[in-house]
Amino acid sequence: MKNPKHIKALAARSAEQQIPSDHAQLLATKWMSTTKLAELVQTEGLVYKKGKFSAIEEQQLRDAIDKYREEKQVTEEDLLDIIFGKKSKESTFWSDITSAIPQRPLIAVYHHVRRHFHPMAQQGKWTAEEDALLKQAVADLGQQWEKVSPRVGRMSADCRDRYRNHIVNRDIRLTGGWSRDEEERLTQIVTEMTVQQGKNIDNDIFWGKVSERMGGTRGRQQCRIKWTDTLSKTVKNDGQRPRWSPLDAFILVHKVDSMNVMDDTEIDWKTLLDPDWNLWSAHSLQRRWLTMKRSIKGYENMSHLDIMEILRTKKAQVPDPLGTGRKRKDRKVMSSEAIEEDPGVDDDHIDDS
DNA sequence: ACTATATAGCAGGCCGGGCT
DNA sequence: AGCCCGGCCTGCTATATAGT
Repeated sequence: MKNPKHIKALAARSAEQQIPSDHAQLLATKWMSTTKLAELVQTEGLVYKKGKFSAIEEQQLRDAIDKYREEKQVTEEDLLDIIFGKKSKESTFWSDITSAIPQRPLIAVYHHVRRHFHPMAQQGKWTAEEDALLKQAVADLGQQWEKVSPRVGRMSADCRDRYRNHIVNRDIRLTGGWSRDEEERLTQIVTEMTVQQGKNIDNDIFWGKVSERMGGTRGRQQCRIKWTDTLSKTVKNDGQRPRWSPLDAFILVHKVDSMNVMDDTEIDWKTLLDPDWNLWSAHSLQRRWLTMKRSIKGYENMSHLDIMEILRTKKAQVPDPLGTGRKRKDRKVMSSEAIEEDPGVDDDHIDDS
């Protein structure tokens, strides 16, 4: 409903191109658990898509649902019955709509649609009253989210998230800036839990545990964001905070370009990470991309390709990599100085045949 | 020095996957 | 089907920086 026209066009085009195959058939018709899927990946090289649904996929889903409703003459209420009721198993609804989205397993589409079409979905900010209702409901019922949900008027999953992220430890939770001491403790805890145990400092962190070890005064998300946005960069840069440079922007544009996607919601930002350019987290790169994109006038109605085209020319020059022209005398170390020559051309990415 | 713009830092809603 | 978990994504605001 809210997608711009160019997304709709892409969704339609991609639907036409779809090639039926054994695997596609399998994904769209069999209710396979994640374990089963993993097994098939091993045994017969099944490929399937994970992660957030892209704008194109969501459009394909909406189109498929509209088509189903039209063909079967299904009313609004009937549709909700099909999605949430018991008779869903008899209809071909789930298989039909899954077929419209290449490489997504049935179960993933099922979960996605059930969340999106839920009558209590996406209500925005929680009020103090809702928080109180939630707290009381959990006190009465325990963490049985399906029973808690109707008492609060929010989806079970949302109640659970709100509870664990904001209700638990609320009385001791700190907000606002981190003290020097907190920062050091967090760094200490993270390094202890990862490198000192031979694990990856960027991937193998259990934030719930970290929060616990911070004494519950900072939540798991606070810890995670603090680490990925600030502390990890500083640690990797020998204690100095790196600065985003024009060269970094240049590299980012070319990396995004090399992904060869039709829309930026298709990008898995983790795959942009590069050992030679490792100061920036996937999260910060994505945010950089967003701000770059928004700096273009009228970007809302432009396709990804149009935006790429403009950014490519705008950032075409490697802008004075050593920053000799800069005024500040004690210039902080630039994040990407490690990269010597020809940083943007970057033909070492995944070769697309 | 004054103002416009960019960025850092943070909060929190929202999501998908895996297990039972 | 329900539960738990790790993580993604975006908006807001105070502050820093660039432009005049």
